[in-house]
Amino acid sequence: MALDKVNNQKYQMLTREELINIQNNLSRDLIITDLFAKPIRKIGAVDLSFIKDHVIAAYVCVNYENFEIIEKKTALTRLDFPYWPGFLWFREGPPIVKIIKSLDVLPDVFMINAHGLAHPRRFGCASHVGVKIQNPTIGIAGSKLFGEVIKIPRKFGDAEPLKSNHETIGYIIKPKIGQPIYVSPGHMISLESTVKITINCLRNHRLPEPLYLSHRLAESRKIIHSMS
DNA sequence: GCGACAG
DNA sequence: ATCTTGTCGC
Repeated sequence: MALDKVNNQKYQMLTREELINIQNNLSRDLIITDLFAKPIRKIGAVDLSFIKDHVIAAYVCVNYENFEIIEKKTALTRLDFPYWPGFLWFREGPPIVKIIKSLDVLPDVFMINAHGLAHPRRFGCASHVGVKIQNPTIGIAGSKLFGEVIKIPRKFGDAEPLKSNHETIGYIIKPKIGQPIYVSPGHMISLESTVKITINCLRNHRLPEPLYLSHRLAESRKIIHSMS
């Protein structure tokens, strides 16, 4: 296989089988244990908004103690791969990695708006980003992609496991507002810490605060771009 | 063939 | 994700 083309991010040239090979090969480097600095001081989040064939990546870093904003950043990137369930990395990974690599200071953990372990090959976009940048990531999604729901959490802060072959691959967590969210380890973090950190970041929105803030930043940048 | 299907 | 006004609920 032409690895040079893969590194050039010409993913659209590859077959489904080749894309799966990329995921399976890289997933051998996945680490599902806590490898981040404790106690956590800074937590960052990346979310995207879309304008036709371009994507705005927004990064927000907050103080883990009081959620005060430490840093904000956005970047515009051209899209070259379609949305395809199970292959989100090939569309959203490049812009996410691009903005993270532009940072001078990294947070202790990144929150990514995607699944991590809770993926058909246990290597969702949040995990793929983590392995690529070699930093801790948590995957947080608004709906399920893969896994067996045992029970739906009903009360704020409740967490129910998401399973696959009797193994827990993520958790379903009930926020104060709205439907439950699906969380799973991205990279360099355990299931337990994934759940604990997510619940700690839940405030008065459906998404945990860092992701909520980056989502709003991405949306606000979109309005500015459409005017200029 | 049918249903499921992150953003 | 996105197209979209007023409207229901916390």
